[in-house]
Amino acid sequence: MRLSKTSEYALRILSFMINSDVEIFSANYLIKTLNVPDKYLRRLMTNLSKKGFVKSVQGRDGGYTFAKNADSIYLSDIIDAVEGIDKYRGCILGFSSCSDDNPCALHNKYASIRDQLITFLSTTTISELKSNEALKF
Amino acid sequence: MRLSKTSEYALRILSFMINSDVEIFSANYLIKTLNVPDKYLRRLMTNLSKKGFVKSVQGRDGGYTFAKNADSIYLSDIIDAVEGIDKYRGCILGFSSCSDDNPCALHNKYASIRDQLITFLSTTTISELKSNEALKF
DNA sequence: TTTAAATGCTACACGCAAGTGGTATTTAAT
DNA sequence: ATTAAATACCACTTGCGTGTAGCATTTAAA
Repeated sequence: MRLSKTSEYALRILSFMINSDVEIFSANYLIKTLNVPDKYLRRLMTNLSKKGFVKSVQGRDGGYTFAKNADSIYLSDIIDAVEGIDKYRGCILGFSSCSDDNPCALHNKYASIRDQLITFLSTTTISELKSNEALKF
Repeated sequence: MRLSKTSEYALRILSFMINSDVEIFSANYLIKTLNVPDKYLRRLMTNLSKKGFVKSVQGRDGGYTFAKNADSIYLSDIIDAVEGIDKYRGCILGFSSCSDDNPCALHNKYASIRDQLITFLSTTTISELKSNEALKF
């Protein structure tokens, strides 16, 4: 799997936010803490806010908070919003006709692993990322 | 998951070759059969030949054959030769310090799936790709 | 109302994977 | 020797994910 850098950033940020009891997170704070490039993070958060995952507060003392309950946000939702998740569903050899009924030579072993990943991503919520461990970069 | 296009091509080609009893495969034949761009396939096969996986025969009636027994070529060998495989080993959130001892919030569930993939790729050989199914593109 | 601290937007730059074009080289058949 | 069928090489182009720069806008506090 190898998520895109952007998905990686997004999940890193949201996982950090859910593990911190700060009420609002400024871009600068996230940038410094999580090692994400300045303008890139801002653009990403603006996108996530347009998609309804976070809420952005403009102006002085502004920043980002969750827009909805983190236990209703699945990892796959974020990945799909940020880079699209369908590409993770395809045949490892790129055969468009490959399926359970018409498997390529790698399908049987590969599909099971791939499906575990998809299932993991689409059943795990952001709030399940609460952890005792302090993640520092 | 989500190999590079180049790895995908490489595995597609080798898996086709092992499933066919042709003695030598011309670039043109592979290109037409497997839907890989002309010059791109040639360059790829030249690389695989320099790495010792296939043998290229120049001149009239030339083409490509396996340079060594396909049961000594692991999928991970090809992927590593073509795009490098280390990137598939990293933390899903990009934390370089993430490990079993110092896990990120996703590590425990993710690492197991990722390791299954790595294990699959590094224990499966090209000759195991022999299949009854005719793979056509 | 001015200032400072924040996000939003648009356009551009960079790097690398993917793909293309043209020519050179090799080799078997005639 | 000549020709035709094949691979090899080199440089260029394209597309896209990633990253950067500058200015505009919003808003709370003084």
